[in-house]
Amino acid sequence: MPELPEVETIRRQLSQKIVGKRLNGQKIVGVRRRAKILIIDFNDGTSLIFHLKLTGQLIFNGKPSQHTRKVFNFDDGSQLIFNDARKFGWWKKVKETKKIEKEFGPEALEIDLKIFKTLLTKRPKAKIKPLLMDQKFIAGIGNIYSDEILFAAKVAPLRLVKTLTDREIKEIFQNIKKILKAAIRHQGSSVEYYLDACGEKGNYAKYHKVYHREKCSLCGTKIKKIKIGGRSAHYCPNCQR
DNA sequence: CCGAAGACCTGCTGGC
DNA sequence: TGCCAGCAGGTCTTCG
Repeated sequence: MPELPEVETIRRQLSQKIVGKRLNGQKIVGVRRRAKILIIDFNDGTSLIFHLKLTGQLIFNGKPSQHTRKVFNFDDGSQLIFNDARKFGWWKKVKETKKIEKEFGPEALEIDLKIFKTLLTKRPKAKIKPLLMDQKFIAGIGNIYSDEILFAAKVAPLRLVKTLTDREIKEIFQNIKKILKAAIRHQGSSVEYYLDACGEKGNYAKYHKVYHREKCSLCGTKIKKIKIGGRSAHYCPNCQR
């Protein structure tokens, strides 16, 4: 899915398109994101929340297909289509979002270096890649962007947190911001199913340096693909130490 | 407490 | 061409 840049792209687009419309009589007052969850707020204080998991799509005025799981009809005749080929995604109506918002660690784009360092010292034995993907540790980073962030920081995905130098921690921190922001600018990464709220593919996949890449763009070394905690990890064994 | 593995689903790809 | 294993961007739960 849909990691932070993809959900944020959808959020920005939907915010433009649906704020002010009514759904079942309730007026939409905002579209927010927390971690990889999209939140649509109504004027009565209730919210609709969505998790797209691996293959979910939220498309404004999209055409229903065999993968369409739900169609939301607005008062003006426009629609929001929820598609999900693998059915892992979900949506639900909630009275308040505080509880679910508290389930996650700090937002990846909001955390500062000092807090990032403090959090890392609490997890000395963790491997850096799975830790970056742990939503309770830091919210928004998934498999693609953890690979890309670690390549940019020149840190191997299996490194234990306690072995990271100050310099490496700073590089990881800076590249979390840099890469997530760049991916948002390019409307996210479309590897297979991801489409934005306009039904368009994201453009960031062509900038991937290691995810689904054969050779390192810096040194030409064959990109290694390994399993870490059941997920694929891609890295350059020469550039990343 | 931690990490690994399996479960949840469907669709696509590559190899035989 | 047909079948089948293997693989997918994410969480959860279970187990050792």
